[in-house]
Amino acid sequence: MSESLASLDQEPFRNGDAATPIRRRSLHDELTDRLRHLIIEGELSPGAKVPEKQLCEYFGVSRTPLREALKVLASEGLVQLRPNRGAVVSQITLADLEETFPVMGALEALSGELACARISDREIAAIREAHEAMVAHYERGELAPYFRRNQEIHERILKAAGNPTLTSLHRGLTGRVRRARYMANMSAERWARAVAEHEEIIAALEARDGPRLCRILKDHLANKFETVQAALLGSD
Amino acid sequence: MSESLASLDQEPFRNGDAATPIRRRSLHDELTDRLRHLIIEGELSPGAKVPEKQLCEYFGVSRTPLREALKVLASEGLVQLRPNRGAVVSQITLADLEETFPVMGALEALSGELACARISDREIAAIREAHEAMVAHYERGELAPYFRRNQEIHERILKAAGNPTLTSLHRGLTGRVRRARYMANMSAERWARAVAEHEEIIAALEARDGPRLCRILKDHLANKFETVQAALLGSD
DNA sequence: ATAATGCATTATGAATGCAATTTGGCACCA
DNA sequence: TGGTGCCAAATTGCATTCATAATGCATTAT
Repeated sequence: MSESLASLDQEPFRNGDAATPIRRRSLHDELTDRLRHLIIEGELSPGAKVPEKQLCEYFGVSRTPLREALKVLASEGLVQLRPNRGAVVSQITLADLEETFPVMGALEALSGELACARISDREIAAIREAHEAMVAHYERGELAPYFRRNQEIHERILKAAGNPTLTSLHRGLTGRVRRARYMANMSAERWARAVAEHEEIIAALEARDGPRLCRILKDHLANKFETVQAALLGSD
Repeated sequence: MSESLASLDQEPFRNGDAATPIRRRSLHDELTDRLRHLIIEGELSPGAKVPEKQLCEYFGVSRTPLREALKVLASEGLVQLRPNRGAVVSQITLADLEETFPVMGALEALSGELACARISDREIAAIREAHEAMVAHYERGELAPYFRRNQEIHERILKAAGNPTLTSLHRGLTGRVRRARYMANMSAERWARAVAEHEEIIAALEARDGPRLCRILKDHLANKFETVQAALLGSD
């Protein structure tokens, strides 16, 4: 058996790129993603009806794949299906947030713990970099970029945890909650506190202190909820 | 205005039963449940193809609602959809379990913590009762009833936590792993340990010691995973 | 004028039809 | 013997169609 044939047994192509499976997506899959974005990004406002016909025209598809996508989104909790009366974008109530945040807290706490055990120095450095960029945005009072960096840090920790199930559940909850863009009116005091907590997060991560990061993240999410609550009640 | 008409203003019917709203379920919803059960209970074995046509005949429905149900089950992770090649019941690997159990542990830990803060004496008593029944089954070596009671206890704690989001995520994970009916060959030693841990769970619950119950449940799940792993590796 | 009723319109749920893709089998060839 | 190409059958993805329920509007009765 020749050298080249031997290599074929293991790996059909030398060129890694060409070996990438051709990604063919079905319509319903694509539609699910598009619709999810429309909802999460608020293009379809909460409580609004989701008229099948209009969406079909908008996307240029028939109702079948669209309806399949709606079923999936309903199972994710992004829309509600009312039998014979169509779908509505589900509204998020304070009560919903109140039950979602502890769960996200538990998931993030776990992500921190797992991440500490597996994360590379390189990835820690990347997170610190994002952290410092975030702090810079904080100092300049740039909310949107701050928010993005914040998000990035949590996502990187989640990724470092190396647990797709965990990531997927977290992503689902984030999607449900993100539509409430509450952070907009975060008080100076709460903002400062959030940044301070992030300092601690980085410190625990660099020390690879799983239990500590676990605790910090859980508290961090609890505080986040209080911030949101205060903002929604308009009393902060 | 006569007596009967006056009552109509408030409540159209005297007969409470007849006034019950008619529950109408759509086909896809019903199908989703049925299929989910078929999969979780192992009637459709992992790795098996799910031929649309046969299932349609079996359920006596057309392909449209069935396909909608499959999309939902795919988003729950119970089946995998391969474009143009149909659905297969997803197989659970040891690696899957390895990543699922910590997440379930985090969720159960949270459920314990929340439950301690909200649970009624009455519900604690019910759980203790289930616990004692479970211990009785353990002493008689009755595995299946033991397993059921075990399940019941965890479900009751989850319910006592009063967090539907948490319950729903947990249920999803349970569904994915339940198919591996590994407990069958649990060693005497591990079984004893599990029972001992349950004693601690009840104690913490009765003391309403949230943090402690949190810790116990997390460890309990970690041990459960080790048991499963040992069973799957056939080395225990 | 108001409220209730019946009808027409519209939207939704499910079934069917059709094109595209995959699968399995068979012949053919190296 | 093993690999390749081709064709038929089966399966899948999506569009279309049909049936049923909901909605809006005009009409009617009070």
